[in-house]
Amino acid sequence: MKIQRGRPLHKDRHVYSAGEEFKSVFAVRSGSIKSYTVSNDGQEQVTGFHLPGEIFGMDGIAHNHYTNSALAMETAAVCEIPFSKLQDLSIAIPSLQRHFFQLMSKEITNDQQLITLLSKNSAEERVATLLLSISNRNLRRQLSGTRFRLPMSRADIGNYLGLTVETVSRVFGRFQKQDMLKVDKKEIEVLDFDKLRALAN
Amino acid sequence: MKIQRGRPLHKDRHVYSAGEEFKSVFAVRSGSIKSYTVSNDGQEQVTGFHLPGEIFGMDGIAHNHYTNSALAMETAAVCEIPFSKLQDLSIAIPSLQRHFFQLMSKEITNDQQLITLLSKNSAEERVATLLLSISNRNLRRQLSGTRFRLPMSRADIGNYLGLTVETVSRVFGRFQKQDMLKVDKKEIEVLDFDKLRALAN
DNA sequence: CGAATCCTTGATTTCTTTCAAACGCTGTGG
DNA sequence: CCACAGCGTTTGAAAGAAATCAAGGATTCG
Repeated sequence: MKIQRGRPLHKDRHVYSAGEEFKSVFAVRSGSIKSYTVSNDGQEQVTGFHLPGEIFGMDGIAHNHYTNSALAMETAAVCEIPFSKLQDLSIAIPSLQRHFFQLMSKEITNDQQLITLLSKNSAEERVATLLLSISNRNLRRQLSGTRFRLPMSRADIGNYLGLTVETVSRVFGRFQKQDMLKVDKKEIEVLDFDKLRALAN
Repeated sequence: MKIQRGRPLHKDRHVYSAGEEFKSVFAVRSGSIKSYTVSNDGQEQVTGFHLPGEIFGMDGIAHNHYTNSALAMETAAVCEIPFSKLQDLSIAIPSLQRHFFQLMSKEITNDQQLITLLSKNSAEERVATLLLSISNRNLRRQLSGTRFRLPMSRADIGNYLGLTVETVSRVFGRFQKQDMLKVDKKEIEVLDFDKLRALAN
Protein backbone atom coordinates (compact mmCIF):
# COMPACT_ATOMS: atom_id res chain seq x y z
CA MET A 1 0.00 0.00 0.00
CA LYS A 2 1.32 3.41 -0.89
CA ILE A 3 1.59 5.20 2.37
CA GLN A 4 3.12 8.56 2.78
CA ARG A 5 6.24 8.61 4.88
CA GLY A 6 5.69 10.47 8.10
CA ARG A 7 7.74 13.59 8.25
CA PRO A 8 8.08 15.05 11.73
CA LEU A 9 5.37 17.33 12.99
CA HIS A 10 6.26 19.99 15.51
CA LYS A 11 4.34 20.65 18.69
CA ASP A 12 1.03 22.44 18.09
CA ARG A 13 1.10 21.75 14.34
CA HIS A 14 -2.12 20.47 12.86
CA VAL A 15 -2.34 17.15 11.06
CA TYR A 16 -5.66 18.36 9.66
CA SER A 17 -8.25 20.91 10.61
CA ALA A 18 -12.01 20.60 10.93
CA GLY A 19 -13.72 21.35 7.63
CA GLU A 20 -10.84 20.20 5.43
CA GLU A 21 -11.68 17.66 2.78
CA PHE A 22 -11.40 14.14 4.06
CA LYS A 23 -8.82 12.21 2.09
CA SER A 24 -6.92 10.05 4.55
CA VAL A 25 -6.78 8.44 7.89
CA PHE A 26 -3.56 8.55 9.89
CA ALA A 27 -1.44 6.30 12.03
CA VAL A 28 0.70 7.71 14.81
CA ARG A 29 4.34 6.70 14.43
CA SER A 30 5.80 8.62 17.33
CA GLY A 31 4.79 11.41 19.65
CA SER A 32 1.14 12.04 20.46
CA ILE A 33 -1.85 13.68 18.81
CA LYS A 34 -5.04 15.11 20.19
CA SER A 35 -8.34 15.36 18.34
CA TYR A 36 -10.80 18.08 19.18
CA THR A 37 -13.88 19.78 17.86
CA VAL A 38 -14.87 23.38 18.22
CA SER A 39 -18.52 23.84 19.05
CA ASN A 40 -20.55 26.57 17.41
CA ASP A 41 -20.08 28.80 20.44
CA GLY A 42 -16.34 28.59 19.95
CA GLN A 43 -15.22 26.36 22.75
CA GLU A 44 -12.96 23.41 22.29
CA GLN A 45 -13.86 19.84 23.13
CA VAL A 46 -11.03 17.33 23.19
CA THR A 47 -12.40 14.09 21.74
CA GLY A 48 -9.38 11.85 21.92
CA PHE A 49 -5.70 11.32 22.52
CA HIS A 50 -3.76 9.23 20.05
CA LEU A 51 -0.56 7.40 20.94
CA PRO A 52 1.94 5.61 18.70
CA GLY A 53 0.39 2.70 16.84
CA GLU A 54 -3.11 4.13 16.92
CA ILE A 55 -5.26 5.21 13.97
CA PHE A 56 -7.18 8.47 13.84
CA GLY A 57 -9.06 10.60 11.35
CA MET A 58 -12.05 8.38 10.71
CA ASP A 59 -14.49 11.05 11.78
CA GLY A 60 -14.25 12.57 8.31
CA ILE A 61 -15.85 9.70 6.42
CA ALA A 62 -19.46 10.69 7.02
CA HIS A 63 -19.36 14.12 5.46
CA ASN A 64 -16.27 13.94 3.28
CA HIS A 65 -14.80 16.57 5.57
CA TYR A 66 -13.11 16.20 8.91
CA THR A 67 -15.30 17.19 11.82
CA ASN A 68 -12.38 17.19 14.23
CA SER A 69 -9.08 18.93 14.13
CA ALA A 70 -5.98 16.96 15.03
CA LEU A 71 -2.77 18.45 16.36
CA ALA A 72 0.54 17.30 17.73
CA MET A 73 0.80 17.65 21.52
CA GLU A 74 4.54 17.20 21.17
CA THR A 75 6.87 16.57 18.25
CA ALA A 76 5.32 13.65 16.42
CA ALA A 77 5.37 11.65 13.21
CA VAL A 78 2.27 10.32 11.48
CA CYS A 79 1.62 8.11 8.46
CA GLU A 80 -0.99 9.24 6.02
CA ILE A 81 -3.17 6.43 4.68
CA PRO A 82 -5.23 7.58 1.68
CA PHE A 83 -8.80 6.46 2.12
CA SER A 84 -9.41 5.86 -1.60
CA LYS A 85 -6.57 3.33 -1.68
CA LEU A 86 -8.06 1.73 1.36
CA GLN A 87 -11.43 1.45 -0.30
CA ASP A 88 -10.05 -0.04 -3.50
CA LEU A 89 -7.97 -2.48 -1.55
CA SER A 90 -10.78 -3.47 0.77
CA ILE A 91 -12.77 -4.59 -2.24
CA ALA A 92 -9.86 -6.78 -3.32
CA ILE A 93 -9.17 -7.96 0.21
CA PRO A 94 -12.40 -8.49 2.11
CA SER A 95 -10.55 -9.07 5.37
CA LEU A 96 -9.21 -5.54 5.13
CA GLN A 97 -12.72 -4.22 4.79
CA ARG A 98 -13.74 -6.14 7.85
CA HIS A 99 -10.72 -4.88 9.70
CA PHE A 100 -11.62 -1.35 8.87
CA PHE A 101 -15.22 -1.80 9.91
CA GLN A 102 -13.90 -3.09 13.19
CA LEU A 103 -11.71 -0.04 13.67
CA MET A 104 -14.68 2.24 13.23
CA SER A 105 -16.87 0.14 15.42
CA LYS A 106 -14.22 0.21 18.10
CA GLU A 107 -14.23 3.96 17.84
CA ILE A 108 -17.97 3.89 18.52
CA THR A 109 -17.66 1.68 21.58
CA ASN A 110 -14.79 3.85 22.86
CA ASP A 111 -16.92 6.93 22.54
CA GLN A 112 -19.77 5.20 24.31
CA GLN A 113 -17.50 4.30 27.17
CA LEU A 114 -16.50 7.93 27.42
CA ILE A 115 -20.17 8.91 27.42
CA THR A 116 -20.79 6.59 30.35
CA LEU A 117 -17.77 7.97 32.13
CA LEU A 118 -18.92 11.56 31.72
CA SER A 119 -22.48 10.71 32.51
CA LYS A 120 -22.09 8.60 35.61
CA ASN A 121 -18.71 9.05 37.22
CA SER A 122 -17.08 11.46 39.65
CA ALA A 123 -14.00 13.53 38.95
CA GLU A 124 -11.77 10.98 40.68
CA GLU A 125 -13.25 8.09 38.74
CA ARG A 126 -12.81 9.91 35.46
CA VAL A 127 -9.17 10.74 36.07
CA ALA A 128 -8.47 7.22 37.32
CA THR A 129 -10.04 5.78 34.18
CA LEU A 130 -7.93 7.94 31.91
CA LEU A 131 -4.75 7.01 33.74
CA LEU A 132 -5.59 3.34 33.50
CA SER A 133 -6.33 3.70 29.81
CA ILE A 134 -2.99 5.32 29.15
CA SER A 135 -1.24 2.74 31.27
CA ASN A 136 -2.85 -0.08 29.26
CA ARG A 137 -2.04 1.53 25.97
CA ASN A 138 1.57 1.88 27.05
CA LEU A 139 1.66 -1.80 27.91
CA ARG A 140 0.46 -2.64 24.43
CA ARG A 141 3.38 -0.58 23.14
CA GLN A 142 5.83 -2.60 25.21
CA LEU A 143 6.36 0.30 27.56
CA SER A 144 5.93 0.48 31.27
CA GLY A 145 2.37 0.65 32.48
CA THR A 146 3.58 1.78 35.86
CA ARG A 147 5.84 4.70 35.10
CA PHE A 148 4.99 6.90 32.17
CA ARG A 149 4.73 10.43 30.93
CA LEU A 150 1.43 12.11 30.24
CA PRO A 151 1.77 13.84 26.89
CA MET A 152 -1.12 16.20 27.49
CA SER A 153 -1.57 19.23 29.71
CA ARG A 154 -3.84 19.35 32.74
CA ALA A 155 -6.11 21.60 30.73
CA ASP A 156 -6.45 18.96 28.01
CA ILE A 157 -7.19 16.28 30.57
CA GLY A 158 -9.86 18.45 32.12
CA ASN A 159 -11.33 19.33 28.77
CA TYR A 160 -11.46 15.69 27.70
CA LEU A 161 -13.01 14.54 30.98
CA GLY A 162 -15.44 17.40 31.37
CA LEU A 163 -13.65 18.92 34.36
CA THR A 164 -11.87 22.19 35.08
CA VAL A 165 -8.10 22.38 35.32
CA GLU A 166 -8.38 23.08 39.00
CA THR A 167 -10.38 19.96 39.67
CA VAL A 168 -7.90 17.81 37.74
CA SER A 169 -5.06 19.30 39.75
CA ARG A 170 -6.86 18.65 43.02
CA VAL A 171 -7.61 15.06 42.05
CA PHE A 172 -3.92 14.45 41.33
CA GLY A 173 -3.20 15.98 44.70
CA ARG A 174 -5.62 13.66 46.49
CA PHE A 175 -4.31 10.61 44.62
CA GLN A 176 -0.83 11.44 45.83
CA LYS A 177 -1.94 11.97 49.40
CA GLN A 178 -3.54 8.52 49.32
CA ASP A 179 -0.23 7.05 48.09
CA MET A 180 -1.93 5.82 44.97
CA LEU A 181 0.22 7.82 42.59
CA LYS A 182 3.46 9.66 42.47
CA VAL A 183 3.04 12.70 40.30
CA ASP A 184 5.97 14.80 39.19
CA LYS A 185 4.79 17.30 36.65
CA LYS A 186 3.82 15.04 33.74
CA GLU A 187 5.65 11.98 35.00
CA ILE A 188 3.30 9.47 36.61
CA GLU A 189 4.15 6.49 38.74
CA VAL A 190 1.32 4.22 39.77
CA LEU A 191 1.92 2.97 43.30
CA ASP A 192 -1.36 1.16 43.89
CA PHE A 193 -2.95 -0.40 40.84
CA ASP A 194 -5.70 -2.09 42.83
CA LYS A 195 -6.88 1.22 44.16
CA LEU A 196 -6.66 2.75 40.70
CA ARG A 197 -8.67 -0.07 39.16
CA ALA A 198 -11.22 0.08 41.92
CA LEU A 199 -11.82 3.74 41.17
CA ALA A 200 -11.84 3.27 37.42
CA ASN A 201 -14.03 0.22 37.72
CA MET B 1 -31.71 -7.70 -0.47
CA LYS B 2 -33.26 -10.39 1.69
CA ILE B 3 -34.46 -8.56 4.69
CA GLN B 4 -36.48 -10.10 7.40
CA ARG B 5 -39.98 -8.75 7.67
CA GLY B 6 -40.44 -6.86 10.88
CA ARG B 7 -42.83 -8.64 13.17
CA PRO B 8 -44.13 -6.47 15.99
CA LEU B 9 -42.10 -6.17 19.13
CA HIS B 10 -43.89 -5.50 22.38
CA LYS B 11 -42.85 -2.85 24.88
CA ASP B 12 -39.76 -3.85 26.88
CA ARG B 13 -38.90 -6.69 24.50
CA HIS B 14 -35.28 -6.88 23.45
CA VAL B 15 -34.20 -6.69 19.85
CA TYR B 16 -30.87 -8.07 20.96
CA SER B 17 -28.90 -8.20 24.18
CA ALA B 18 -25.32 -7.28 24.94
CA GLY B 19 -23.03 -10.24 24.39
CA GLU B 20 -25.13 -11.92 21.73
CA GLU B 21 -23.40 -12.78 18.50
CA PHE B 22 -23.48 -9.93 16.04
CA LYS B 23 -25.28 -10.95 12.89
CA SER B 24 -27.39 -8.04 11.77
CA VAL B 25 -28.05 -4.38 11.95
CA PHE B 26 -31.63 -3.16 12.24
CA ALA B 27 -33.87 -0.48 10.85
CA VAL B 28 -36.75 0.90 12.89
CA ARG B 29 -40.04 0.63 10.99
CA SER B 30 -42.38 1.91 13.67
CA GLY B 31 -42.29 2.59 17.39
CA SER B 32 -39.04 3.43 19.13
CA ILE B 33 -36.02 1.61 20.43
CA LYS B 34 -33.43 2.47 23.05
CA SER B 35 -29.86 1.23 23.14
CA TYR B 36 -28.04 0.87 26.40
CA THR B 37 -24.98 -0.71 27.92
CA VAL B 38 -24.58 -2.13 31.38
CA SER B 39 -21.29 -1.18 32.99
CA ASN B 40 -19.30 -3.69 34.99
CA ASP B 41 -20.76 -2.32 38.21
CA GLY B 42 -24.21 -3.11 36.96
CA GLN B 43 -25.65 0.26 36.15
CA GLU B 44 -27.36 1.08 32.91
CA GLN B 45 -26.21 3.73 30.46
CA VAL B 46 -28.64 4.68 27.72
CA THR B 47 -26.56 5.29 24.60
CA GLY B 48 -29.22 6.19 22.08
CA PHE B 49 -32.84 6.48 21.07
CA HIS B 50 -33.85 5.18 17.67
CA LEU B 51 -36.90 6.45 15.82
CA PRO B 52 -38.55 5.12 12.66
CA GLY B 53 -36.24 5.23 9.66
CA GLU B 54 -33.09 5.02 11.72
CA ILE B 55 -30.48 2.25 11.74
CA PHE B 56 -29.03 0.73 14.90
CA GLY B 57 -26.94 -2.23 15.95
CA MET B 58 -23.61 -1.23 14.46
CA ASP B 59 -21.85 -1.38 17.81
CA GLY B 60 -21.49 -5.13 17.38
CA ILE B 61 -19.13 -5.07 14.43
CA ALA B 62 -15.91 -4.60 16.38
CA HIS B 63 -16.10 -7.68 18.54
CA ASN B 64 -18.57 -9.84 16.64
CA HIS B 65 -20.86 -9.42 19.61
CA TYR B 66 -23.20 -6.62 20.48
CA THR B 67 -21.89 -4.35 23.20
CA ASN B 68 -25.26 -2.69 23.67
CA SER B 69 -28.66 -4.09 24.34
CA ALA B 70 -31.60 -2.73 22.39
CA LEU B 71 -35.18 -2.79 23.54
CA ALA B 72 -38.54 -1.46 22.44
CA MET B 73 -39.69 1.54 24.49
CA GLU B 74 -43.16 0.98 23.09
CA THR B 75 -44.65 -1.46 20.62
CA ALA B 76 -42.35 -1.35 17.63
CA ALA B 77 -41.42 -3.07 14.40
CA VAL B 78 -37.87 -3.46 13.16
CA CYS B 79 -36.25 -4.82 9.99
CA GLU B 80 -33.33 -7.13 10.42
CA ILE B 81 -30.54 -6.57 7.90
CA PRO B 82 -28.02 -9.44 7.94
CA PHE B 83 -24.53 -8.03 8.01
CA SER B 84 -23.02 -10.80 5.90
CA LYS B 85 -25.39 -9.96 3.06
CA LEU B 86 -24.45 -6.36 3.48
CA GLN B 87 -20.77 -7.20 3.22
CA ASP B 88 -21.17 -9.34 0.12
CA LEU B 89 -23.28 -6.71 -1.51
CA SER B 90 -20.98 -3.88 -0.61
CA ILE B 91 -18.22 -5.61 -2.53
CA ALA B 92 -20.47 -5.79 -5.56
CA ILE B 93 -21.80 -2.29 -5.07
CA PRO B 94 -19.05 0.04 -3.85
CA SER B 95 -21.51 2.85 -3.26
CA LEU B 96 -23.21 0.70 -0.66
CA GLN B 97 -19.93 0.19 1.12
CA ARG B 98 -19.38 3.90 1.16
CA HIS B 99 -22.89 4.43 2.41
CA PHE B 100 -22.31 2.06 5.23
CA PHE B 101 -19.03 3.65 6.16
CA GLN B 102 -20.88 6.93 6.31
CA LEU B 103 -23.49 5.51 8.63
CA MET B 104 -20.84 4.35 11.04
CA SER B 105 -18.95 7.58 10.80
CA LYS B 106 -22.13 9.47 11.51
CA GLU B 107 -22.56 7.36 14.60
CA ILE B 108 -19.11 8.46 15.71
CA THR B 109 -19.82 12.15 15.20
CA ASN B 110 -23.16 11.75 16.99
CA ASP B 111 -21.44 10.20 19.96
CA GLN B 112 -18.88 12.97 19.96
CA GLN B 113 -21.60 15.55 20.02
CA LEU B 114 -23.10 13.80 23.01
CA ILE B 115 -19.70 13.78 24.68
CA THR B 116 -19.46 17.52 24.22
CA LEU B 117 -22.96 17.95 25.56
CA LEU B 118 -22.24 15.93 28.68
CA SER B 119 -18.88 17.50 29.15
CA LYS B 120 -19.69 21.16 28.73
CA ASN B 121 -23.37 21.86 29.10
CA SER B 122 -25.80 22.47 31.94
CA ALA B 123 -28.89 20.42 32.66
CA GLU B 124 -31.11 22.88 30.83
CA GLU B 125 -28.85 22.92 27.78
CA ARG B 126 -28.77 19.13 27.66
CA VAL B 127 -32.52 18.75 27.82
CA ALA B 128 -33.04 21.51 25.27
CA THR B 129 -30.60 19.79 22.90
CA LEU B 130 -32.40 16.48 23.18
CA LEU B 131 -35.76 18.10 22.55
CA LEU B 132 -34.42 19.86 19.49
CA SER B 133 -32.90 16.64 18.22
CA ILE B 134 -36.18 14.81 18.51
CA SER B 135 -38.01 17.69 16.93
CA ASN B 136 -35.63 17.64 13.95
CA ARG B 137 -35.87 13.91 13.56
CA ASN B 138 -39.64 14.17 13.54
CA LEU B 139 -39.45 16.76 10.81
CA ARG B 140 -37.38 14.38 8.71
CA ARG B 141 -40.16 11.85 9.18
CA GLN B 142 -42.73 14.33 7.88
CA LEU B 143 -44.16 14.77 11.34
CA SER B 144 -44.64 17.90 13.35
CA GLY B 145 -41.49 19.31 14.88
CA THR B 146 -43.60 21.45 17.17
CA ARG B 147 -45.97 19.00 18.78
CA PHE B 148 -44.76 15.51 19.45
CA ARG B 149 -44.70 12.70 21.91
CA LEU B 150 -41.57 11.67 23.76
CA PRO B 151 -41.35 7.90 23.55
CA MET B 152 -39.00 7.60 26.50
CA SER B 153 -39.50 7.99 30.22
CA ARG B 154 -38.02 10.79 32.30
CA ALA B 155 -35.67 8.24 33.78
CA ASP B 156 -34.36 7.32 30.33
CA ILE B 157 -33.89 10.98 29.45
CA GLY B 158 -31.96 11.53 32.65
CA ASN B 159 -29.90 8.44 32.15
CA TYR B 160 -29.04 9.41 28.57
CA LEU B 161 -28.15 12.98 29.51
CA GLY B 162 -26.28 12.19 32.69
CA LEU B 163 -28.91 13.72 34.98
CA THR B 164 -31.19 12.41 37.68
CA VAL B 165 -34.92 12.01 37.11
CA GLU B 166 -35.58 14.83 39.53
CA THR B 167 -33.39 17.24 37.63
CA VAL B 168 -35.07 16.38 34.34
CA SER B 169 -38.45 16.95 35.90
CA ARG B 170 -37.39 20.30 37.32
CA VAL B 171 -35.97 21.40 33.99
CA PHE B 172 -39.28 20.62 32.27
CA GLY B 173 -40.96 22.61 35.01
CA ARG B 174 -38.72 25.62 34.45
CA PHE B 175 -39.15 25.42 30.68
CA GLN B 176 -42.90 25.57 31.15
CA LYS B 177 -42.71 28.46 33.58
CA GLN B 178 -40.69 30.37 30.97
CA ASP B 179 -43.40 29.65 28.38
CA MET B 180 -40.89 27.86 26.22
CA LEU B 181 -42.69 24.53 26.28
CA LYS B 182 -46.03 23.07 27.04
CA VAL B 183 -45.52 19.73 28.70
CA ASP B 184 -48.34 17.31 29.28
CA LYS B 185 -46.90 14.07 30.48
CA LYS B 186 -45.04 12.85 27.37
CA GLU B 187 -46.70 15.23 24.97
CA ILE B 188 -44.50 18.19 24.13
CA GLU B 189 -45.43 21.41 22.43
CA VAL B 190 -42.64 23.82 21.63
CA LEU B 191 -43.87 27.38 22.13
CA ASP B 192 -40.61 29.25 21.63
CA PHE B 193 -38.18 27.67 19.21
CA ASP B 194 -35.76 30.58 19.35
CA LYS B 195 -35.37 30.19 23.08
CA LEU B 196 -34.97 26.43 22.68
CA ARG B 197 -32.32 26.84 20.00
CA ALA B 198 -30.52 29.45 22.03
CA LEU B 199 -30.24 27.03 24.92
CA ALA B 200 -29.31 24.08 22.74
CA ASN B 201 -26.84 26.22 20.84
C1' DC C 1 -60.22 -0.89 42.62
C1' DG C 2 -55.66 -1.23 44.15
C1' DA C 3 -50.74 -1.98 43.44
C1' DA C 4 -47.00 -0.56 41.08
C1' DT C 5 -44.62 2.64 38.57
C1' DC C 6 -43.68 7.12 37.08
C1' DC C 7 -43.47 11.88 37.85
C1' DT C 8 -43.24 16.06 40.61
C1' DT C 9 -41.89 19.00 44.43
C1' DG C 10 -39.32 20.46 48.56
C1' DA C 11 -35.29 20.59 51.79
C1' DT C 12 -30.64 19.62 52.38
C1' DT C 13 -26.09 18.10 51.15
C1' DT C 14 -22.27 17.38 48.24
C1' DC C 15 -19.24 17.98 44.59
C1' DT C 16 -17.41 20.77 41.29
C1' DT C 17 -16.91 25.30 39.53
C1' DT C 18 -15.67 29.89 39.89
C1' DC C 19 -12.83 33.51 41.41
C1' DA C 20 -8.44 34.84 43.14
C1' DA C 21 -3.76 34.54 43.93
C1' DA C 22 0.73 32.61 44.13
C1' DC C 23 4.23 29.33 42.61
C1' DG C 24 7.58 27.32 39.50
C1' DC C 25 9.36 26.46 35.12
C1' DT C 26 11.07 28.16 30.50
C1' DG C 27 12.72 31.15 27.50
C1' DT C 28 14.10 35.86 26.18
C1' DG C 29 16.30 40.18 26.01
C1' DG C 30 18.86 43.76 28.25
C1' DC D 1 24.05 36.26 33.68
C1' DC D 2 20.17 37.90 35.72
C1' DA D 3 15.54 39.90 35.52
C1' DC D 4 11.28 39.30 34.18
C1' DA D 5 7.41 38.03 31.28
C1' DG D 6 4.41 34.19 30.20
C1' DC D 7 2.39 29.91 30.72
C1' DG D 8 0.97 25.87 33.17
C1' DT D 9 0.05 24.26 37.63
C1' DT D 10 -1.31 24.40 42.39
C1' DT D 11 -3.96 25.96 46.32
C1' DG D 12 -7.56 28.38 48.97
C1' DA D 13 -12.16 30.37 49.83
C1' DA D 14 -16.76 31.13 48.28
C1' DA D 15 -20.62 30.21 45.24
C1' DG D 16 -23.48 27.37 42.57
C1' DA D 17 -25.59 23.49 40.19
C1' DA D 18 -27.18 19.12 40.54
C1' DA D 19 -27.56 15.01 43.54
C1' DT D 20 -29.57 12.96 47.30
C1' DC D 21 -33.09 12.18 50.57
C1' DA D 22 -37.88 12.25 51.44
C1' DA D 23 -42.62 12.36 50.49
C1' DG D 24 -46.78 13.12 48.03
C1' DG D 25 -49.50 12.98 43.66
C1' DA D 26 -50.67 11.06 39.23
C1' DT D 27 -51.11 7.15 35.74
C1' DT D 28 -51.23 2.76 34.19
C1' DC D 29 -52.45 -1.84 34.26
C1' DG D 30 -53.92 -6.18 35.91
